[in-house]
Amino acid sequence: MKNSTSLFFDAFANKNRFDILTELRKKELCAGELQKTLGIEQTHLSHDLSCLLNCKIINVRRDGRKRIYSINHEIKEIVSMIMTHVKTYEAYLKKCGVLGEEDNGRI
Amino acid sequence: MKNSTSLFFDAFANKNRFDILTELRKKELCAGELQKTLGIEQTHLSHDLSCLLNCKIINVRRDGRKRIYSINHEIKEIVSMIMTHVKTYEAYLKKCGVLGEEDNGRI
DNA sequence: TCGTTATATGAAAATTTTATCATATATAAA
DNA sequence: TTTATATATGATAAAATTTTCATATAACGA
Repeated sequence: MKNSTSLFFDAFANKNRFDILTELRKKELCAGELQKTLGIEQTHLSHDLSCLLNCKIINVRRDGRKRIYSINHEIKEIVSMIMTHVKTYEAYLKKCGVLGEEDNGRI
Repeated sequence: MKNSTSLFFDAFANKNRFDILTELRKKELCAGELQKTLGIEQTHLSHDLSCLLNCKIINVRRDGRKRIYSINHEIKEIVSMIMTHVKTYEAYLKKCGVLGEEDNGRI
């Protein structure tokens, strides 16, 4: 069993989930709006939203038949801090060769 | 291609790599000492160390035929902050059901 | 130089995660 | 009370990651 800190990072380590958070950092949105903005398939988005929700990284409230998602305030601060930090290491991260597809530098 | 922030989280989202960081947060260690402490197979550990090294999450220096690894200072602070935060959400993270194996609560 | 210790590398097997598909539920409007 | 819209769920297919295996390199001491 993974430890809870690894699980926490897992939630962010996924491009779609991180993209969701990037949008929700700007403003709260319903699933349909997120789908349009991010171009993710509906059921896939729904799975990722429920993951973020389970982990209390985002919150949800009802509005008619829509569900409005918003980011957890504390998380928002942590993510901001990390995003600033990552800028320094961006080039290294993209060339790691262990994580994800390696960036070969081509355009 | 993943964005660099996802890659950064990937580096931490792995149990072995996170365990390595947990040890290095206490004190610098060579590969052999890490292997003994964590019980990870040698080549596997070596792969994970090179990942963390590529991402500049840890540093290395030579001492004879040993290589001494230490954690990057800024990273150490970020990790501390997150570990504190995660404690609050621990129970939710372990029951997420999307991340890793689900914790069914049994003993 | 030769053997031994310490660590790294590359490829493949094993396992996990992510993405998709079919279908379900819940709410509102007609 | 039927239909349409919005979103969720569970199972499997597809893809990516982690682990292992075989082997390589590098430094030290005899």
